[in-house]
Amino acid sequence: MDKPAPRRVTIVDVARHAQVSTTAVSKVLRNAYGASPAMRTKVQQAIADLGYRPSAAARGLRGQTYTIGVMLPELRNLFFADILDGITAQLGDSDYQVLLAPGCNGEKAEARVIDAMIDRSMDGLVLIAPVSAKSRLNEVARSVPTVVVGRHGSSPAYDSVTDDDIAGAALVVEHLAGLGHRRIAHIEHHETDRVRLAEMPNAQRAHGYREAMIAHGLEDQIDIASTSYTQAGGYLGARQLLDRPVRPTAIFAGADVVALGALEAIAEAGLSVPGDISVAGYDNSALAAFGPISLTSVDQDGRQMGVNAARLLIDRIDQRDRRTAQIKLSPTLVIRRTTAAR
Amino acid sequence: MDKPAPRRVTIVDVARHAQVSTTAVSKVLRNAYGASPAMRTKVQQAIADLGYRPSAAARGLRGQTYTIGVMLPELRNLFFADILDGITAQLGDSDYQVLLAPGCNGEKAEARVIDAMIDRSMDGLVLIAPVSAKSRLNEVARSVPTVVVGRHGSSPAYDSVTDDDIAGAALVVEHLAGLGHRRIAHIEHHETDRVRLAEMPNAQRAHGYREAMIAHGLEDQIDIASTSYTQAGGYLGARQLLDRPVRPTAIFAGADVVALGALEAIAEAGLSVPGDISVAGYDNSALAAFGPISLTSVDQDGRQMGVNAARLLIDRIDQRDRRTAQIKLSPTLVIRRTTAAR
DNA sequence: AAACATTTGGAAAACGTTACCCACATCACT
DNA sequence: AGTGATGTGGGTAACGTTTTCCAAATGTTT
Repeated sequence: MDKPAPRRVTIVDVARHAQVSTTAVSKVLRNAYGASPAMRTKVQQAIADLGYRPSAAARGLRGQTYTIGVMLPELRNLFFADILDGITAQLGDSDYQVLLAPGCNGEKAEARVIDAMIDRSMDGLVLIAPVSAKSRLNEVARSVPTVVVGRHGSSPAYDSVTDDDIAGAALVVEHLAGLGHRRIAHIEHHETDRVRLAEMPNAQRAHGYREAMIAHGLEDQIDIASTSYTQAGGYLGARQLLDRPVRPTAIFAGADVVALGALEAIAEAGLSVPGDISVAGYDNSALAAFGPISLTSVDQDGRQMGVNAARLLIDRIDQRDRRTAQIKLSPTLVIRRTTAAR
Repeated sequence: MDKPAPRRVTIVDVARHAQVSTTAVSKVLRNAYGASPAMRTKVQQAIADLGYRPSAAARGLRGQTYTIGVMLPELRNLFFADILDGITAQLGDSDYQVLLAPGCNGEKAEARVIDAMIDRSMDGLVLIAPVSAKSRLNEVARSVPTVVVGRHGSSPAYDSVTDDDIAGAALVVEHLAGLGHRRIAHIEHHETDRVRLAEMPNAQRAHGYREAMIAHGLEDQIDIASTSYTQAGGYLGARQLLDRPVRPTAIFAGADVVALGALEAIAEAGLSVPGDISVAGYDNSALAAFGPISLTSVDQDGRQMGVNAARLLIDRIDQRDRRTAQIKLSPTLVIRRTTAAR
């Protein structure tokens, strides 16, 4: 009863059953040129009869593995999950299977995972918010079709999909300024690395904040607390800002979790939101939408980003030497109950 | 400058560089018997010199791929993320790489993903809360080492790791009864399938609820709203319960999201928690721990479940025909602010 | 010194596909 | 009929490993 699993059926079995050559079967499998309709149906019948499934390992040795690897820094981040949804939706009915590595935080884990994916002959890679050195990314992209999501800057080797973080920051400042706020502060994720300073979304948001403040004639009101994109970072940043001689009337947190920490600090200081201070976040995560919190936040269409990434990747797999493209999507502002006129 | 990526270095290159046979290199790679220490160091040096990395595709054709596949129904579920953490922590410093398929909800998607993993010659599979027919699971487990997580019942083919949902439900009932509650209602996930009724955690929780009520002499107070494990399901279930001639004084929701929906309905009805009604959830998700919510909930140590699953899997890969094991972990109750004496 | 066991290293055959050719048949046009 | 283009099918050599032998060298026991 507990039979030891029969040998897997191979292309040879199919060929024999259909009375054709293995070459013919392979052609049918790949929709390749050189197989008559009659032959196609015959082979397909045999495949169905035998329940044949191609071995990805064997395929990988010569051709494609029909596998797309996705690397993302953190599984718990819902925004990343949205991107993933977009990718899988776009690839859903293709022959490609998406596989992802569990959260790989930090350059080292990232390198390890990317190597693992290359070792497994994946046909293409989607790197979400990678922190690796740019040279490394270029190198990777040279050895396998790659799309980078959520990191600004262009490359000759990989395509990229980003959200316009500068525009997103501007949306927030504009909204708050429109409500009459002048002392609009920002909590950013501290960044030292030169390249990242230019390419990482957090840096872009801070940059966009500064530009927008200047554009609204609020240059002298620019006030940034430099902590990290975590709840603790938000708490700390807000504490710093609340201790200023003149308190800000609005805080633009670089991420929703940061805003959450800020809300905590504000409540602790006995102040009310949005009565005393308005707070806006970034990412429009489920957290922001959650009723009792109801945080004004910038929405990046993660799903759309994923869809675009998948499209670019498939394109590149088909045509490895086309020019690289950079897709930049526009964010929108979702206004909720944590921001109000002052 | 945009050089076209040099050919990958293979085992043959390493062998030549180290002046040994490819067999020797292979032996060193796998720590196999038949290689002297001197030869080991020589080969390892060559591997390092050339930056050689084995091709998983080629390996898969003969031996192992050193890849573990994880299937889980939903990426956004934080409990699943905990399990995954446990798996990767346990496998972190082994040679195995964990890859997972993005959320595969439903029997069809599940089948597709499992097939894809088998096609890719993965060395082992961890199936988290699978809904497939048991016969199918057995069949899968016969063709590749498999551990099933979060589904009760034993199999001759696969190992399983579960949390004791009956005990979890009992914890809740005991806690509430201890607070003086008698009218303790339950919101369950409606289940019709026979096998699932016995094996799925949701069914076990409802079962445990019933048993515990009886054990506390509250048999005549048993009251179950049968909806689904979603926020909407919780809302609906609570509405049903609140409409009863005699309202329950406590609601045990089968999952945290369900509790959230229930809280919504209760607030809408103008009742207070825990003043008028106590509410308890299940899973102790981040949502439950979140300050403003502070939901009493049953904690399953997902991480520990993952660790155990990974251990069992590696064991089975090493020794395919050992007896199957079932590991059952004990949940604990985390008491927060949504439950109080009546 | 003979007989046997163990260690060390390698040659060569898988593994299941795809890619690159070549052969033949058919067809259309001179 | 001859020439070339096109369609159809297959033979076979890769691809990069692991596995299964086997042989030689070395060590150990009689």
